[in-house]
Amino acid sequence: MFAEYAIISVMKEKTIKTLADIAKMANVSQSTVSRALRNNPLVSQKTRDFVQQLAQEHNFSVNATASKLRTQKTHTIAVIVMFDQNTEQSISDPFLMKLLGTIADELTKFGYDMLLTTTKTATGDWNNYYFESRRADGLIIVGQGEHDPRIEALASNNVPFVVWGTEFANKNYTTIGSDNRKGGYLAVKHLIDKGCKNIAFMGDIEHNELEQRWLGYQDACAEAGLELEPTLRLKTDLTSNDGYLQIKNYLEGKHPKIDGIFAVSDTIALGVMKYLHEQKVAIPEEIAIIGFDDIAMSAFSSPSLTTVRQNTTTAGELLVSKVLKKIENKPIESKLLEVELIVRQSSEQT
Amino acid sequence: MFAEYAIISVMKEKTIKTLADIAKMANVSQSTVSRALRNNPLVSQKTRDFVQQLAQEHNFSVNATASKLRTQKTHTIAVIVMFDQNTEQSISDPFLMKLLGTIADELTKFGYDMLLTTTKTATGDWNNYYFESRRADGLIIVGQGEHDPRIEALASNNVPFVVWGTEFANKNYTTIGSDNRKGGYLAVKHLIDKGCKNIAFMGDIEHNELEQRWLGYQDACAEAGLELEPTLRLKTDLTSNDGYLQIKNYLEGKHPKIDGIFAVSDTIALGVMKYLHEQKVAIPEEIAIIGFDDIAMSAFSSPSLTTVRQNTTTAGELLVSKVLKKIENKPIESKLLEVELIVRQSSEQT
DNA sequence: GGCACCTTTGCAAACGATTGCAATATTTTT
DNA sequence: AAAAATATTGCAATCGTTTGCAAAGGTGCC
Repeated sequence: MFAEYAIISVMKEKTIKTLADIAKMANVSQSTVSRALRNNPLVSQKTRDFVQQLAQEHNFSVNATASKLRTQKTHTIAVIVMFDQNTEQSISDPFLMKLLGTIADELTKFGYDMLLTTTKTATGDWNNYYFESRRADGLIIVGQGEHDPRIEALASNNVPFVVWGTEFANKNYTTIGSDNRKGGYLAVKHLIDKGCKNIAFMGDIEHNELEQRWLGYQDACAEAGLELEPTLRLKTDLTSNDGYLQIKNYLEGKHPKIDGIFAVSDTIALGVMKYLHEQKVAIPEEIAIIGFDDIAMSAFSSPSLTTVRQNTTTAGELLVSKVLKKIENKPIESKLLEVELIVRQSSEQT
Repeated sequence: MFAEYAIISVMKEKTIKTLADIAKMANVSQSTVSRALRNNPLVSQKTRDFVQQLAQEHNFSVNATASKLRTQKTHTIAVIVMFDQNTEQSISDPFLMKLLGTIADELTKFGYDMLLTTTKTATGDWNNYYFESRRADGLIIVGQGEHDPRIEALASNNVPFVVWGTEFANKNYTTIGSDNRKGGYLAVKHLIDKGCKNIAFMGDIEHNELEQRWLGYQDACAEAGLELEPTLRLKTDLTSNDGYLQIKNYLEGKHPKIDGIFAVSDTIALGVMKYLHEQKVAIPEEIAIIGFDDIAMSAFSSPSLTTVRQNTTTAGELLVSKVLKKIENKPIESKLLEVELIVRQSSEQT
């Protein structure tokens, strides 16, 4: 008997699920409830308080789906994380994750939800899946990627979106990204200042951002009057593992001597250091090394890793604020973010 | 003139946005279009093909919001990542990120979208925000957390959800988690086997999962007849930074000597190793060290880090499959996952 | 040809909120 | 005290799908 009562009471509670239910209880119209819950000044303070309290008591939440349908706004941003299909670089790439975290925080700050997808699994047609189908009001695309036709498709479909990456000459969309060329320049100039003469570049210049860092490398070399030695560029995926392998291959083979390494990411650099350790190569005395990103780990390696810091906080803030502006149809511009050289032990003898 | 035509044509294209539009073009009813696009066998193959092609040509996607409203299913799972408010442990915690990646992949495999939130910014009322308001069909909660009242609230509200973490005695919800106690046991037993007699435990046993690892520590000690020395437990946050600081404090102060360290996470362990390096303490000769998680970096530290691997892949798969089952109202059970000892240099003299 | 029986299609009612406009209550002004 | 102005409320249409049910179109059988 008691059990039955309990069930009935639960069921009753479960039926209170729509504005209309609350309206009936409050003896006002549905519209009034709707307005009251949104704090619309059209309804008197008294009714507002009353309705809000009633809703709270009954644990009522407005159905977001219905609201979205009616208002034609989802208050959701789809964040697409692109990864290279071939490498093992996974969603755990520390730099991207940090960025993702900032974006998440920033979006919630503006009352937006975040729909997350990784490219590996995403459908090919972002425009249709996310925008046309009204799953999201806008898109943020991150990931150190190569030129992706899907992005072009978005641009031509008039979807509000911003990209984390490099600015292109003939871009027709908005890009937020670090000043990679300057970063590369700073890194290599630093090594040169420390006396390095033969500096390896480790990274894959097929990626647009990394190509910029390569250009920065060249800038610094040119400035110092160092000649460009093509064999010093080692194509390397963005993983510690590949960093380890590539430097191993290089040093084991018959190649020009090197006294410095610019790795395009800290993860690569840490892999490289692993190998150098194994081979008892002194860092930085024999080979100095510098990374890129300033991931959390870099301060805790031994020796700690000199690197070029990307400003993830500003990055996240800008990505979000720009895409929201774009949604409001305001004009937005691409932006290059400053980078900062962080000198640690891997390039500086103590 | 030409420009005007162009604009008009664009506008025209933009008006094709609903089933009704397609229906008109195809000269069939809305219902037929709806069925055709979902490949419903009720409509003839011919019409299906025709309508589908028409839709594709016009770049039409069904409005997901309307569909959700009508079907009362969102095909979305909210993933809530909890972080300790006090520590700096951020969304970039490598282990959680790895887990998140698996969850993301797994969800898309089942055609579900993933709504991501971090606790720091999330509203307090998960039930209302995500479930009652129909933003998601179910929830997955991850994060090495302390006992959280919000989880209890979910359970009593009959929301479909699963938690990554520890199973409790009086749990009334489903939990997927590693066998932390066994992991702790394996770790410490390993150190003991290697000859360690005074093993520090670094972690915060306020966290349920970590408490289990602490119990495992005790199991191993008891088995080996080692007496439990309370001062050997160093309360440490899940960051490299705190690992560094805590071991520094300990070793600088007047404390019992130690010859082994069990850190509850690899990030802590890496911070610890940093300090030991600085102090020229030989690893593992003077102090052996073992971590937990097996994050990517652990294989690339010097020395490489012995650790207890958590199976993120299975974890992600289970979390997803269980929550989906729960949504279908099928009964689900908690599950403890096997862990694996990964022996590397930090505990094994070469 | 008439009848029963499948296939295919279309009608129209939901799903649950929001909102322009009209209607009613309340206050202010004269 | 009536008129005008303002503050509150409610009506009803709408957002774009999905789906039970009824209707129409086809086929085969006697």
